[in-house]
Amino acid sequence: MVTNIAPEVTSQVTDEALVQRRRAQFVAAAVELFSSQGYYRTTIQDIARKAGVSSGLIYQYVRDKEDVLLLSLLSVLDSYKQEIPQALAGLTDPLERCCVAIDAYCRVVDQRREATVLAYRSTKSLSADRRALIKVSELESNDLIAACLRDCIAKGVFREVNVELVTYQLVTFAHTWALKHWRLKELSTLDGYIEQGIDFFTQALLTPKGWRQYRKLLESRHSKADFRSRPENPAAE
Amino acid sequence: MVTNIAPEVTSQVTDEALVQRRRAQFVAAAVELFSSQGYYRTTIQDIARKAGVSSGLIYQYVRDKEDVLLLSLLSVLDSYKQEIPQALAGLTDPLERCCVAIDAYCRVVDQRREATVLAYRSTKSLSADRRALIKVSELESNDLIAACLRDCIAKGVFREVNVELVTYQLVTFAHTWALKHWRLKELSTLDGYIEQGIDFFTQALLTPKGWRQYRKLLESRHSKADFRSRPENPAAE
DNA sequence: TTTCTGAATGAATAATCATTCAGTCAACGT
DNA sequence: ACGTTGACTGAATGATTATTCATTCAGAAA
Repeated sequence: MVTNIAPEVTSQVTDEALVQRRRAQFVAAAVELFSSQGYYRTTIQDIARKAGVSSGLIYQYVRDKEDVLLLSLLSVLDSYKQEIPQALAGLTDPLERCCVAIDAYCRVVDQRREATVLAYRSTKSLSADRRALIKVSELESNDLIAACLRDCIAKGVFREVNVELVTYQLVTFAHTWALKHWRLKELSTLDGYIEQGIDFFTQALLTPKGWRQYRKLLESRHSKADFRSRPENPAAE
Repeated sequence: MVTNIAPEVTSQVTDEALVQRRRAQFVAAAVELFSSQGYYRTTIQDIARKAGVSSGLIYQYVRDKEDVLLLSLLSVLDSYKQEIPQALAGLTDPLERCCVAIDAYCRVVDQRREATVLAYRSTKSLSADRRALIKVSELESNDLIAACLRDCIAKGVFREVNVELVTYQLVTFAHTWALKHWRLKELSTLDGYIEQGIDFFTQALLTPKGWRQYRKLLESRHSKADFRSRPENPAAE
């Protein structure tokens, strides 16, 4: 039996819907425990206790402990792939899309700060084949950002740069908010962090033509560089 | 007994020089093993075997396994604090110093790629008090970069930005070469990565006055953005 | 009701390892 | 020579924990 979520992880249990529900339940408990105590310090018994089931039950839904880690990490990456397209929905201006994507990425990272750190901590604890699945998923979510960049370049808003390399800088910028939160939280708020980041990246990338659009974009927004509230939402005005 | 390297780590052995030598020996073995297998999968017996000593001996030089990890991580951070000032020695132009510092940072990271990843993987496996020592050391090495930035701003070469925040972007840029090497190595060489990074950061930071200096700096260099060979080294011409 | 299926339990198993410690050895001072 | 000191060894100890499996149990089917 195989779920559509993670085809590589097999389960003893036949009821597809139940598998989904149980795994989500285990992963929720596991992400919390792995994030706070780390993978190796967390026992299957811990996860079972937090999920309110017996330790043996988990082995009906995964092959081994590493499978639980794999599912946990995939769930974190999935939340990126969920939230960013959602934030972009309906937006067409390439520059705006790019700024909103960065903004959204930083905000998911902020919401799942511990889980983001977990991904950096624990991906290497996976076997090579399982790690490969993570890499694929990571590249997919990077493509959400890369597409925005390519669009801006095609429209002459950003200068010609190595898209993939700049994508990594953007992605890392978002991740850093989680990875170095112990220090960054003393230097800035999340909003301030995003604002200075977008300021920095636009400075580095905008063409003269892009600058004109950027200024227009800022005017159509409420405050300086706040990309949270959407223009079609006049309540926030 | 206390060494000057890590005052918090105590040793049974009295001979100060011996303590230094043995610890260096253990740390060399440990960094290699931790990097390739991870902290928890590496046993004290593994480290002892690789270092060519008995497992019991290690406990004459550290309190527990976590101490070995602490010393290992501190040694990685120390290599940053060694190499960057060394690369900057003799240089006075603020802009040049800034570029050279970034260049040097990326190159240490490249040399100690696995160890850099180890720092991200394993810092959280330390107890809070030991982790605090790492944080202090990290801030110290960040200051090497921050000082260069402040200098450039004071001289009007860079615009006024939040120095600490930009420092983190620079530092993270260097670390990313190690963290995402599995992908980046397919996108660029180290030299290319550094070049595009410096290009990117200067675009974001330079003032008009700074631009004039930057162009002059590039001309005095051999190829475009190669900050490796020093001008006082005519052999490379 | 009785039977059957498969989900769920949790005690038992089998390893794995950090840490200790009784004992060896070599160097040195007397 | 001989006793002392301190580095060093490595087998033994004691915990911890992933994984298994004999059982229980609830509900569907007959």
